[in-house]
Formats: sequence, C-alpha cells, structure tokens
Amino acid sequence: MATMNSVALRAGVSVASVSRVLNGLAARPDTEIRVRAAIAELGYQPNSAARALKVRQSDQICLSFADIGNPAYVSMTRGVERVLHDSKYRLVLASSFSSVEEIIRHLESMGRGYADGLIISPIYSDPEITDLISKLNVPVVLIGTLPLGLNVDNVYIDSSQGIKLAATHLRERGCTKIGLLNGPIKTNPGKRRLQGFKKVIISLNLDFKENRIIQAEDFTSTAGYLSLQECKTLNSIDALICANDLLAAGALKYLSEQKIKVPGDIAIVGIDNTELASLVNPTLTSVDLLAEKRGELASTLLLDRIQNPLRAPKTIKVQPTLVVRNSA
Amino acid sequence: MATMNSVALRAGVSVASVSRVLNGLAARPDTEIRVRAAIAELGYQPNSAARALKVRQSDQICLSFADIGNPAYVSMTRGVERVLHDSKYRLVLASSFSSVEEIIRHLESMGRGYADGLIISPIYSDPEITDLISKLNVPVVLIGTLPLGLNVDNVYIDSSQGIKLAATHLRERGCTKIGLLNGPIKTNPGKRRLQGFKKVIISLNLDFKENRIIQAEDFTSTAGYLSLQECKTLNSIDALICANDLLAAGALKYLSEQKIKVPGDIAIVGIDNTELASLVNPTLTSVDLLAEKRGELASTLLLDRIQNPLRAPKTIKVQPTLVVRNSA
DNA sequence: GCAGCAACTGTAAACGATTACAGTCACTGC
DNA sequence: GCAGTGACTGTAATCGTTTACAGTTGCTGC
Repeated sequence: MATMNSVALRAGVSVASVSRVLNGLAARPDTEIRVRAAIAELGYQPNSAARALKVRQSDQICLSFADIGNPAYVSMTRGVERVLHDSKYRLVLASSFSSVEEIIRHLESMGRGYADGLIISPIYSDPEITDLISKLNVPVVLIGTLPLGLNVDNVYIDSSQGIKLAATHLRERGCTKIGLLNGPIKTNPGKRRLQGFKKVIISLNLDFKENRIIQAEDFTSTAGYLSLQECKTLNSIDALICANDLLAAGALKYLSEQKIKVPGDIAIVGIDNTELASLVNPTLTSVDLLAEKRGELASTLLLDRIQNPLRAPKTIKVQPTLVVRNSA
Repeated sequence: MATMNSVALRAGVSVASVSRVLNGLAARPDTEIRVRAAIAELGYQPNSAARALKVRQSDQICLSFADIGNPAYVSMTRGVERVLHDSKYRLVLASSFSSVEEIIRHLESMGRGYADGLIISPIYSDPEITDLISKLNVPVVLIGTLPLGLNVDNVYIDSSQGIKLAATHLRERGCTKIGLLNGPIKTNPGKRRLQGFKKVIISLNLDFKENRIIQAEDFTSTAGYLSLQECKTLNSIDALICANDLLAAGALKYLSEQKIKVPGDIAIVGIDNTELASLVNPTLTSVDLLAEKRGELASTLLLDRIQNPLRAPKTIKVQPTLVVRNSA
C-alpha cells in the first residue's frame, strides 16, 4: 500500500511537502506537479486512521436511533444523508437498540472518538442516558424532547400540537368520541402522544375516557390490527387518532374487514404522513411530523456546531401539519 | 482525555501491561485489578484511530447502495445490522448514489482504509465499477448479479425465477395477456426484470408484445400511478407484473379510481413483498425477494471472509417465493 | 544456594499522517 | 556584493495504540 512516504520518495520531496500539496498549502508549482504525478502513479490514498489520530477528527457522524425498520427513522436518515452527502462526513448508523442498556453501552463507546458528532433520537428516557450525553466530548444534536438539564442542540416537533391538529379536525367533522390508538407507553413517542391527547381532548371540552385509549404492543400495522380486534369498546368511539401510519393502516384493515365504514362510522387519522398514507383505502388523513426535515435540520445544526463549538445550544421547533385525505 | 499512558501512570504499570489487560493477554491478577481500577477511575476509552492505525483495521463495515428511500434497501440494511450487531463492527452507510460517477468516487475512497469490508449492491453496471471493485484491498460482498470476471463473494436472487413464479401463477389463474410495469431499464433491477419477463412469457407459450411493457420513470408508487394513467394499451392486458410493490400500489390506486376490478379485470402481482402488500386493498400478491435475508447472508459471508481471507469466493443463490394474496 | 524455567513486565520501535521550527534559496534594493 | 525579505522546503516530534524483544521475578528441584 502506498503511503505518504513512498509518494515523497517517488516525487523526490519530503513527506511534509506531500502533505502540504494534499492540504492545499503553499507549494512551488513544480513541487505540486511532481507530487500529484507520484500520487497518481502510485494510486496513493491517505490513510484515514493516521489522519484521524493526528488531527483528532474522524470525518464521521453517528446517527443513533431505535430501529431502521420504522419508516419515520428511515425518512430521518434520508434527511441526514442528504446534508452529509455534500460534506466530508461519512454516516455511521447505530441502530437496533432494543434496550436502555444498549443505548448506554453505545453512548459510552462514543468516547472512543470514532465520530466527530452524534445525532441521537432516543426512544426511551433515562437519567443515565441524559447524564452520559451531557458528558460526551463530541457535539450532540438530540432529536426529540430535550430532557431537563441537558444543554445540547435540539430539534423537536411539538407532537401534541400534531395531536391537536388531528383532534380539532375531527371535532370540526363532528366527532366527539375520539379515541387514541397508541404505541407502547414506555417509549418517548408513546408518552408524548398520550399526554398530548389528554390535554387536547380536555381543551376541546370533550370528556377524556380511559377506555378510549387503545394500547398496541408496538408501532407496527399488525399490532394496530390486533389491538382493534381485541378492543371491546370500539362502538363507543367515532374517531381514532393513531400514533403512527402503520398502526392506522392496521386499523383500517381491521375496520374494512368488519365492514365498519371509514370515515362514516369511525374516522381515522394517522401520524407521520408516510408514503403509505396515500396508498391505503380510504387514503389516510395524517399528521406530518416532518421526519426528513428534522433529520436535515439536525445535521445542519451539528455541522454548524462542529465548525463553531462555542456557540450556545440552539433548539429548533418544527411545526407539524395536517394532510387531509379521505379517512377523516 | 485519558490515554493508555495516563492509565499506566495511575496504575503504576507500563502501557504494555495496560494494553495486554485490555486485550485479554496474560497478566498477573493484581496487575489486572490495578489496571481495571485505573481505567474505571479515569473513564478511559481506547482511541479507535490509534488502534486502527496500528492494527490496520477499523472495525467498520461499509454498506453501499443507491438509496435508503427504497424499502428493499431498508430491509437489506436491517439484515446487515442484525448480523453486525452481534459483532464488533460498526455500520457505515454509503447511500444516495445518484450516478455511476459517484459510486466510482466512493469506491476509490475505500482505499483510505476506513472500512474492513464492503457490501455493495450496485444499481448500475459499469466496467469501471467492476474494475475498481476487483482492485479493492478489502473484502467485498456483492449483492446482485455478479459482473463477468469479478471474483468476489456474492449473494444474488434469481429475479427471473421470481418473475416466473408470478407469471406461472397468473397463467394458472387463466391470464394470458400479461404485462410488465417496469422501472428504469438502465438500472440493474430494471434490466433483470425485463429479461426475466421476456424469457418467461415465451417459455409459457404466450406471445411477447412490446406494448405490454409499461415503463415507469422510477420505482415509486407515483410513477406507477402515472404510467398507468398514460398507458393506452391497458385494455389489451389481463394481468400486470410490477417491478416492485410501490409500483404495484400505485397501479392498484389508479385501477381502483378507474373502477377497473382487481383481480377480475386485471390481476396484479408485486415484487419485494414489503409490509405494504398486506395493507393495500385488495391485498397484494407479491414475489418475496428476501432482501433482509440477503443482507444477513452478505454480512455473514463478509465476516467469514474477513476471518479467512484466503478461501475461494462463494456465491449464494437465494430462491424467491410467491406470497399469494388477493390481487392475483 | 543456585541453575533452570515459566510467567509476567517494561522498553522502545513501529503504524502513517500533520506541523512547528529551522533552514535553504532566489530575489530585491542599496 | 550583501543584508534583508519572502517563499518554499525538510527535519523531526507527535498523535495513542500494539507488540517484538529483552529483562525481571518468583518458583521448583536438586
């Protein structure tokens, strides 16, 4: 493998000159020409580990979330990728975290310096996670609700505002018995959805009834389907806000099988506004949480912070929008 | 930042001993105890760049494909992740390749040694790409059809076999005028689908008609929808094989709007068997190309090859299966 | 008490880049 | 002709690990 040394030898100059040519520092034209020629002849590529060791940066950004299987995270990844693509940074994906312990293990390993920055969207809240993040010696952007006392860049979306958009829309359509098909309550999104739902129902002067909360096993369409199947209080509901589009799609499927009319008997609103929303039947009214945009904003924020480590942490709030289709 | 040196100082031993403790080599019990204590007190984490430089491995695997927006690649990523998760390797994603030039640029940069292996699923074929891959000095697994003369590990799925499953199924259902809704023909999947389609139609003793090939702009549902809208020969077709589920979902949407009955008037088969297939109406009969499994197999192959660089390249062929639902 | 041995430890040289510093060189102006 | 200048170049130290090699240590058996 060609090293900078072999290039220097070949070009008849010192390693320092090679390095300078590569980094665009001053060099006599003929030096530059000879160095470039040697590089081309030897097919030299600088070794990233050596460079990383010396300059203390890896040119890598780490993106960390629970599961790439979730379409919202896929969109987020896409947004991050789009921004990093025009930069020198590579994207390291740290996904498949099934537990708090694993997130913690991963955060600890961030100390190894393999990434120059971290974008993290934690699905669980935990004081130890917060603590570790605050101690991290690389810039961090957190996507999601910023835990108290954590002073890092932050992109978040007011998901209770999203629920409000959905509920208000349903209310205007005449629905008064609005239910929530939620994902696991121990997750951050699950918590937020429930909080937002309670608040909004009350602010709309509707009564909040515990039995209108349907709890799904996870955020998948199968879970959505199954939890409606097992739900005994479906007939006391005239609208259902679903914690994401997958749950909504599962719900739609069950309702269509049961010949329960959507939106006639029950109106359905999804969350995330994924591609799925326009493909199901009826098409799904859905709250767009702009995951891709959040990914873009987070990466931009991170790159900016790497440039400028001293600026005060920023929080960017993203406003959800309601995309009305046929299901509500 | 704590280094191995500061740990050694603290523990009153040499750096060599610290390194040995960390790498599980022989050490006196009391040495080990003191080293571990020092590590804990200082919160020491080994620097990955220094280690990578010395041992010439980065503990990173690179996964490279066109676009994470495509559900098939998401599944593939998931498979890769599942395998890497139990290993020491991190996953570097190199996606968003919109052109051959970009793939080439990326392949060239693999020489920097930032990854110990590469899993690549090239959407375009190009002699220069083939050439670069063959010259790479890290193990490579190629997912997809192996270009002639390239001698690397390979996982591929006989997609014409998939088309055959679909066509045979349609033929058994009495369809004789089978069309193909294809994605861009310049892509590898597009090429394969078309080839397979021609071959199968002829082998089933049906006549191959050029005007039953519908060409979509890309592999999205919107493109599927639009290309049916613009298609003038739809009435000469009684079944449509779609190059992926997204195209199929777009097609279903258009057909349902036009009150064309599926499968009565036109039967539809998708490819990829994504989650979408069971959520559209009617549910979509689809050929499962086992993207997640291919991702798993490819990573396993890659890890094995990293262990054992001298073994002869293997090719693993994956058999597609047909999942019959209501659309055909 | 000591040779022989096994088991462990420390010293120091890598790995391949970057960069402070000192040195060389060609030129200018007097 | 020479000091002074500016532009470039080379030497060598450095980043934080790993590891070959040469000690050192404590034990065994005689």
